[in-house]
Amino acid sequence: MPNRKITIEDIAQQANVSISTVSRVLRKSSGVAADKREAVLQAVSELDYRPNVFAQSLASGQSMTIGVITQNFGSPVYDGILQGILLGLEGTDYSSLFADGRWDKTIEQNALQAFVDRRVDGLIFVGGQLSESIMVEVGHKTPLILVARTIGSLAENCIHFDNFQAAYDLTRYLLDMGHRNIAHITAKMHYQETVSDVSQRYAGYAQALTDAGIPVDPQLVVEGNLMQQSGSLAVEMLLMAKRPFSAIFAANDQMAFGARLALYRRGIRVPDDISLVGFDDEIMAAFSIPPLTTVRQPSVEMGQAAAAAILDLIDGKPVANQIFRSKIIVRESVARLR
Amino acid sequence: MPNRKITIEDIAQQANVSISTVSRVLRKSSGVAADKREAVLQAVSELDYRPNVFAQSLASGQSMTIGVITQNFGSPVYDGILQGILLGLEGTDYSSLFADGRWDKTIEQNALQAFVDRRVDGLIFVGGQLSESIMVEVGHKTPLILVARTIGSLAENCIHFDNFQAAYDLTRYLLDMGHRNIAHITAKMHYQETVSDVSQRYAGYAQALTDAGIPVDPQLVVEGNLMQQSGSLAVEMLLMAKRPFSAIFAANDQMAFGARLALYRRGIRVPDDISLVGFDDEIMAAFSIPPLTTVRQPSVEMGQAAAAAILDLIDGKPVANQIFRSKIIVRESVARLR
DNA sequence: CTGTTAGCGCATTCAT
DNA sequence: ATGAATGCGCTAACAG
Repeated sequence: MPNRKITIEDIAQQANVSISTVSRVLRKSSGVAADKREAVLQAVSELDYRPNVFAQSLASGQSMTIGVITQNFGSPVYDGILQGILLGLEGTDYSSLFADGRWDKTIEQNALQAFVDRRVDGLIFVGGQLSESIMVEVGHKTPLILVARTIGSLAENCIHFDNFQAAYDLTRYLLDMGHRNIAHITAKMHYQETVSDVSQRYAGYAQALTDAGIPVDPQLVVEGNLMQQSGSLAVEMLLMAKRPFSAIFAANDQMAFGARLALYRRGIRVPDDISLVGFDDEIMAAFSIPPLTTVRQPSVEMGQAAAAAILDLIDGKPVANQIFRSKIIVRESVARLR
Repeated sequence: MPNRKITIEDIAQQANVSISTVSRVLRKSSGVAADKREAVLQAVSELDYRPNVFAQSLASGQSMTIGVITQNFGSPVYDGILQGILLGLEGTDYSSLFADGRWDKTIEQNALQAFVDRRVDGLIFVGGQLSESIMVEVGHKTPLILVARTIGSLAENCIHFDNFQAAYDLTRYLLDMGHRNIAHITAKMHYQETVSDVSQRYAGYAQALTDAGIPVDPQLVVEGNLMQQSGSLAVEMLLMAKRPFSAIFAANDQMAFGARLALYRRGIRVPDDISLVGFDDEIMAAFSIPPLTTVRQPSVEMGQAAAAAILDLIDGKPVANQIFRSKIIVRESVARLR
């Protein structure tokens, strides 16, 4: 354990050099004579010296921390992204500050403020609903990466998943399996300035149907709120509408699980009576009864990409918008219609 | 947005006082004349002043951050705890630094080192496997709270869930429902110096059986690794052992889900043929087919308690070991044996 | 290449 | 109660 009191000065003495030399070898900045460098390193390890981060930050203006603002801590997809960020930052000199905006604009704003006050060197937003203008302003002062959120004027700083394509493919798969009447459980999004993931999924669904010459039946599209519970309700609504359908495409796995439960309660078999697909490939998708056909968001990879990108940004390197794709994961919740 | 350059000096001028006075009102330390205090506050808001955290920390020695080291980012129970910590810290002046030890001793050690270097004012471990001696040493220099981990010599600093009692109750419930041959899926723990949650669950299970006059049948106790997959394997092993059993108690929900899938594959009905209970009450437990009987770990509450405790500790107040209890959540995965 | 010096922005004695 | 003076530990010009 570092002895609380060892400063750069102590090791300067120990190594018979000046403190600037010490600082130099530690910061790996300009060149230092090999022997002196050795002496310094030696002293550092002997005294188990640990630089004072605050002093460093105060003097340099760099905090060596990157702030991460998520929403919805506990959501599998988001947590996967966070995990990826942590992974991507491992081994670097950066630490990460976390905050949970909980989809509340005020909380998010406060978290942002706290991070700005802490002079974070970079900022990663995982989702979020701060206005575009605020984000642009922030991005102007601090390296910024947005994951799972797209803002037109910050396109290069966005890392996201191609929801449209995946939803299109998924719907296409259902069509290929012979389904014509495909219900969709979507969700209402309130984030005006953001093109939401869920609405893109709806778009992919609608496009696939259209391309197949099947008009979208508004009666077969119901709204949930992304939680399991709402998936159950959605099924009830669908059933009440008396419109025949042979498959359900839920905009996320959680709602698919909710739908599954409602069907179970009604004694409707999956996939024998109704086929079901979700979105996200949460771990449970593989262990639901029956295992759920879905599509995986490479969340960990996206998190790692975000970490790499923010590091590049801090480094002054340019970054490019990254769009992740994925393939359908076929499991047993879909039956072929004869 | 704070103008990058406003220091305490600027507002001192603006308010016609010295910087020490400004510092005083900001730090709410010693008394300041009401009018001067007003003037300062006025200037602060007019200039939108934001104190430099590094300078504060450097001068005061306090970092106003608390470090959180978790394992297994993404696990519902742990994430719940993290969420609780974030919640409990909200509104305070503390921010939280996160790191994921991933159950790897080296990574955990590094994370700890990074936090110590950053002079965190408090440390919260969520799980972890650093040796007791290290933990004690750390606790000696920094306020420390352990969640979901118990260390004898740091008993007061531990916040945990009464796994034994819950497992006992759960087993008792199965017994009350008429089950006599109850299998248990546990997990092997390698953390020598820690009394693991899972082994306590096993102990509760064993004790309940013993109290009911039923000897524990080693053939009915199999080991998994807490992941879903291993729950499936466990069932296969159980089935192979040819020992009759009417119920399965999995040490966590994830393994219960895995078990459920294996049973499904075998065409064994739940609860008609076999009853099943899990542990943790993950969200999915309520939406599995059929909904799973389990017991909830109040993880968010534990996280909040941890946050409150660490703040008290920093404040110099004593804290007491907190043990959380919980009740069985009865759902449909258990049938009464006639 | 290396030592000296001046801050970084603020908390805190110390006098007043 | 309040102002002036020190220093926290380090980085970054600045001279040699």
